Amino acid sequence: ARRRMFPSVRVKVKGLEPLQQYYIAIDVVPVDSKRYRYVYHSSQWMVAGNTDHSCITPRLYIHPDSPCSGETWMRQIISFDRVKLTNNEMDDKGHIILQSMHKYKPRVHVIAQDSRFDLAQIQSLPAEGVQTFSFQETEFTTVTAYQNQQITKLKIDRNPFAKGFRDPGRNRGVLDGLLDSYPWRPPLALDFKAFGADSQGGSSSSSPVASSGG
Amino acid sequence: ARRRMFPSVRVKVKGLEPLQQYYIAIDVVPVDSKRYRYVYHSSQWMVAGNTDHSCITPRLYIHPDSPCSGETWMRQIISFDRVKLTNNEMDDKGHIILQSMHKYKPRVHVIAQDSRFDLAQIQSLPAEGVQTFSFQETEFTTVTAYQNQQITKLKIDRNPFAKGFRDPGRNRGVLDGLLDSYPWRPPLALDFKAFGADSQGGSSSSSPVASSGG
DNA sequence: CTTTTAACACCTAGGTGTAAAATT
DNA sequence: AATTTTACACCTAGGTGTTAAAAG
Repeated sequence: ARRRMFPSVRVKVKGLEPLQQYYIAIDVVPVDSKRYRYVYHSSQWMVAGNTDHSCITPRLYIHPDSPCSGETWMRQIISFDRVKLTNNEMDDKGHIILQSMHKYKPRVHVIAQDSRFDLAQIQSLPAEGVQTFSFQETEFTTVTAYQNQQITKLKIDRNPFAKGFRDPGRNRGVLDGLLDSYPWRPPLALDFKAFGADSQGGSSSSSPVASSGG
Repeated sequence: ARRRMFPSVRVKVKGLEPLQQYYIAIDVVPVDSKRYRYVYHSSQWMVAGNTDHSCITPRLYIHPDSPCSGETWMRQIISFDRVKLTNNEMDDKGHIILQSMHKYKPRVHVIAQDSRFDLAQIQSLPAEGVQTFSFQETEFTTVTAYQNQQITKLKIDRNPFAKGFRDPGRNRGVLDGLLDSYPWRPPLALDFKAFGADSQGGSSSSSPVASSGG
């Protein structure tokens, strides 16, 4: 079981050295060590147990345009729409491994290319020359089956591959407007297959090098 | 106009250092400075003019598995089935640029990763640490429309994307057997779209590091 | 009972040779 | 007349939510 992340993480980056080469990568880290279950009648996620994430090193997905000059990175919206998530802990395809029914948050890493290290095939983050950004509003809960019908509706309306399930006469989902507002994304609805949306929109730092949305 | 190369170049490699990292790349170089035309009644290509290739540096297609350890490269057949050819000299997608109605030969380069150079985005070959191999039997003539019906038949029978044109009752093409014989490939039938097959099968050196076929 | 898996119809995305049209 | 371009039907390859079955 492996699915793309949708909606995908998209960022803009500022303040890079135009001629310096950078790798840009994404990983996904646990928000806490809790397991969750969705309570339908109250439409929210409740703590349902504990998990130990401490011995797991998250996998890194390197943006396929890497390496690339700062100038080029800053000129475009950087989209991670090919990232794949899996719940298979034995995965050998390099996909990002997550546990279902847990909360996660994506992180974006800007890595200056440094001739001292071989960054051609990064498996783990270098000790220096890395700037990491994450955004509260991209937090999400993983599931293998949708718990929240609004999320299902958003996916069907927004994901081109789900076009076959669209109802032409239906109104847009209640969360759809959030996808249009700049710069904030909706509470991200991601997972192997889909997932709940219990997170709250957050605020960014005053002058980040990376900003979400676009 | 851009098409994949078909049949694709496939090689096996021996004699690498198991733990050393290598890039493997392909490019396509002119066989001569002649322009050709196909004479139908004699079923062969004839010289039809001259061309100056001397100021053109061929583009390099880096195998998507690069960089990779010698051990891993030697364990698999290395296939360049995603290489794309174009006749558009203004191409900005990095595809290999060729002129129609000319003879070409693919070259395979094995490039040892060297921390002294930044090989992460190779645009041209390094001065040292490169071994280059080419095979007489992979020579081909570029066209924009098929000149030889046997080539058309081979493509339809062998290329999965041309399945819609297959005639289930028809015998296999006369060139098909060559695709099955090891280690030699048929006179390669490539081009933007397809092309003639006037080349002769050749012999390999006694103990090459790379061998064609598979 | 909750959660996961697998087969499925329905899509997007893109690689074929064909044949007619356009170009040279 | 020779060569190239374009629109096309037909295919491969793979990303959707759905649903029923399986697993826990």
